[in-house]
Amino acid sequence: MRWSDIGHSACSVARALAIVGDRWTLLVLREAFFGIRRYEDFQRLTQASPRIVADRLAKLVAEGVMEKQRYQERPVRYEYRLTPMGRELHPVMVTLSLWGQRWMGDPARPPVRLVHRTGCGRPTMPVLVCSECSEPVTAPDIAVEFGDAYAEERAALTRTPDALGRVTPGGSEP
Amino acid sequence: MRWSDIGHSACSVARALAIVGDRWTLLVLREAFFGIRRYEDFQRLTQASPRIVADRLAKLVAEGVMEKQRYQERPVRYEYRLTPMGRELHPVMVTLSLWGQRWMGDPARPPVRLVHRTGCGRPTMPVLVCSECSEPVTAPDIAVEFGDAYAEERAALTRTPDALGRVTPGGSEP
DNA sequence: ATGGGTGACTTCCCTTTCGGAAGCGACGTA
DNA sequence: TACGTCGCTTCCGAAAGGGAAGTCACCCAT
Repeated sequence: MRWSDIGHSACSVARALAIVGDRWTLLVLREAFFGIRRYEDFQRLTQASPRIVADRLAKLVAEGVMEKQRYQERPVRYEYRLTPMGRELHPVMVTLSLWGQRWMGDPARPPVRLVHRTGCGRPTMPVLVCSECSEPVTAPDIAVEFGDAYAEERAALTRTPDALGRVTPGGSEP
Repeated sequence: MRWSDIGHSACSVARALAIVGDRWTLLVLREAFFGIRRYEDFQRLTQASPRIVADRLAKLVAEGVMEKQRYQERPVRYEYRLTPMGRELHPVMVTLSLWGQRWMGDPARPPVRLVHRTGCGRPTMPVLVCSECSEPVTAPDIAVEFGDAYAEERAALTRTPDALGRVTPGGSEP
């Protein structure tokens, strides 16, 4: 199983991971959310090698998560910005960061503090709530129901490696 | 910069990524949230090779995200369950999944549907809200303030590669 | 006009890690 | 005794990663 294949899975987690499921990619995105836009700064602040940074930025642009814009003509210089698609990764970064602070950090000295700038103005630790009733939700509160396509894909995953292949090409329910 | 070093960063995102920032690891966790507990099922449903599954499960156990329990004595068999630390990754998985569905899926046929089982009972698409005022938050609503340690770490990241090294050993502000 | 600096990458080379196939060992069942 | 199941481990070739250096286009100061 290769990662190029996994992007074709029906699973939205798998598809998301095919794009952003890479450490360097996520560090680049972290910097993007901090407001970083220029290649040099991504490279410096992530401490990734130039190769990695160029590669990850190019992939993010290709996938539509970031866009490359000229910010100056002479000499030609570029900057990378989050697209709307990229900006909507914010909840992922926030929840990941909060998890890291909760379980791996010294609570007395958090590395970052989030402030609800446009709202109540207070330091905040955002919480996931139900879109329908606005109650906080945790793992046991939520039941997962598989859609038809994904249920089929999972059912096809028996011990025979070809089973998955037979589902993907056709893709329709008779 | 190697990944074993990045776990020592002050950044909570980096520390979190040092543990879960790997595609296979995240697929394993996806299955764990689906209720999968046994090695064989992780292997079958993620389509990862046995080596990868064994390795990732062992790492997750070592980090305290999952725990290995005997579920049967004769023959000895084990199962892997999420610890509280692991269960708190739920918001990360949910937001990642919703992002994947929003930007990569066919909205008419979502692979999974989340139902607010213990609450309103309706299909839900959880939303991040401010812990203080309960208003939904998106990227531009939130300002990020760096803590002292992390601000120092970032400031030390100049072009000279040794700069970071000089901060880490001391670690205190005079 | 020349030397240095900046920004955004590429190239090269070597080491580490990954992924797939196959094998193993303890046990249970027929 | 043979066969199947489960949970891994071993082996090896392929791919990715890291570091250092180089490139290219331009600007600026001397």
